[in-house]
Amino acid sequence: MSSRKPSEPPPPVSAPSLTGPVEDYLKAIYELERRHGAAATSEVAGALDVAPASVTGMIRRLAGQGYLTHVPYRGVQLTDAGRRAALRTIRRHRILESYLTRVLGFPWDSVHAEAERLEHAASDDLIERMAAALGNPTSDPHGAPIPTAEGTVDQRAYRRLADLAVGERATMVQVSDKNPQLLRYLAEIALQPGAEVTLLARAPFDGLLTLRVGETEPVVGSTLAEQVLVEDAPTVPLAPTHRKSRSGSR
Amino acid sequence: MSSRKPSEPPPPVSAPSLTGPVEDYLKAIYELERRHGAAATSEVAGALDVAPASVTGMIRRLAGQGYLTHVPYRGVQLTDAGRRAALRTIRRHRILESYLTRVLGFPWDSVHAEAERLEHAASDDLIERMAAALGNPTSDPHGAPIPTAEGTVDQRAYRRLADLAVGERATMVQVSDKNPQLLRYLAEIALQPGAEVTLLARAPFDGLLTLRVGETEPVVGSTLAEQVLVEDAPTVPLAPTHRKSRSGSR
DNA sequence: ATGTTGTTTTAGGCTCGACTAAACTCTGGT
DNA sequence: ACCAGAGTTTAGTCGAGCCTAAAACAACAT
Repeated sequence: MSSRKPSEPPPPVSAPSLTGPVEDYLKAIYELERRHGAAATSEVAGALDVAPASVTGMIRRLAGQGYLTHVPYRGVQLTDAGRRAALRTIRRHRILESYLTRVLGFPWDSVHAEAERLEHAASDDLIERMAAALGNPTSDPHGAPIPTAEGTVDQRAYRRLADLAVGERATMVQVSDKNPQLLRYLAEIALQPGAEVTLLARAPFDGLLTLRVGETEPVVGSTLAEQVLVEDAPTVPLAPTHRKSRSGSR
Repeated sequence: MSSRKPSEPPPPVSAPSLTGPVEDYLKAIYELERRHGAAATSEVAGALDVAPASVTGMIRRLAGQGYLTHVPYRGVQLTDAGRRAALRTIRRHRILESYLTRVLGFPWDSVHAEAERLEHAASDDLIERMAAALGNPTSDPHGAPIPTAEGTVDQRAYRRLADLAVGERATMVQVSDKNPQLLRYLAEIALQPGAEVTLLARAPFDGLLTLRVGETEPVVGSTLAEQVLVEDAPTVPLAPTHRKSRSGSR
């Protein structure tokens, strides 16, 4: 299908569809860049489960195609084109995750892997139809913001559950979609986006936290508490929330 | 994600997931085999829009992996394993087409291309959830039978619209999903699976056929009429219709 | 029986995306 | 100010899938 005769070299600029691996690189670099300013070769390698040398090679190609700039030994940064491509893939991924959970009933811990494959195969048309069927959601089942088709994202930074003060109450907003075990456990203790959570106590050692989530009082470890992001609970407890619809539904 | 360290050679037998191209080859060979007994190299090449030499190479690999048998210069035949794999891919394709049209509102002429890409990326779980959401359909939007998950298919052979006798009435059952223009035109004249069609007249030259479909009487060419498959209309007719000429069948 | 024609296979190459091993560069600690 | 270790890049390979050009073969007509 996508066979190009070798007579025509790399399509000059009008390369609308990237390969799966390229989309994965751009996505990973985007996320790393957001965290610590720039993405190191080994970080990308770690994120994609690939040898560092492979990353160097791919980076050279992507730099040549104008998706990023690379200062040898110094790391990599996306260009506008690169960022746009990354956000497009992230949008696809998150809309797919939303659709799979909300329409097709997938458990929230298994959609990441599925979306990871589909995001490279789905057409824009399909993605937008899914988004429309969902009422154009602004966040995915794990609370991650969905970039718009125009490439803008909600960039708010949230506090970690681990950083709450004892006695403080907050609303769970987000957690990484990458760890199925963690997600299954969170579902078990009902700690999902939109849930109210109060930090009841902090054990003196090992960072164990006692929470209150609904009726239960689960005890969780620090790795979990560092992964879960929260925002201040609405000051007026049960008043109509004028927050953007955080999809706590299901 | 699916990176295998080279230390482990080709996974011996437990290769559950084939590559996209391999699935395409098996699917194409299956369809060709169904038509004329065996698939010739050049036929496969034509179906996949690939050079014949490429087919020879791929065929050698697939024969080595036990998906087909190849008698040089004589063509190729699927083994049971090959047929199973082909039917699995065809099932995915047709369920995807069904879901895309019936749930997401895609026009029936555009689902083929979309399904062609998604069929290689969707998990069995996703496919079966879609099938369930559709009530486990037995045919796709173009009337093609959907293989079961166990690998059985409805193998009925139908007559072509082109072969109806003048005056004969039939039910449209199936048309290839591969030609968007044809499909758009068929939708325009309401000639879709389930539609009742009567052959009113056959022009002496060029094979032009005058049909009755619902209220309209479209005139269609022979290429169209050869692509559309029909079955005998239910014997209980509606009302006394003006069926004058009882022309001899052929 | 032989030659012509069309199909198929072989031979040799190419790109993409990955690998290992070895060389290089940066940086932090003494 | 230097040097060891961590991180990065280069060099050389590999497999999957594709290509073109040329050789091999089948089959049919003469």
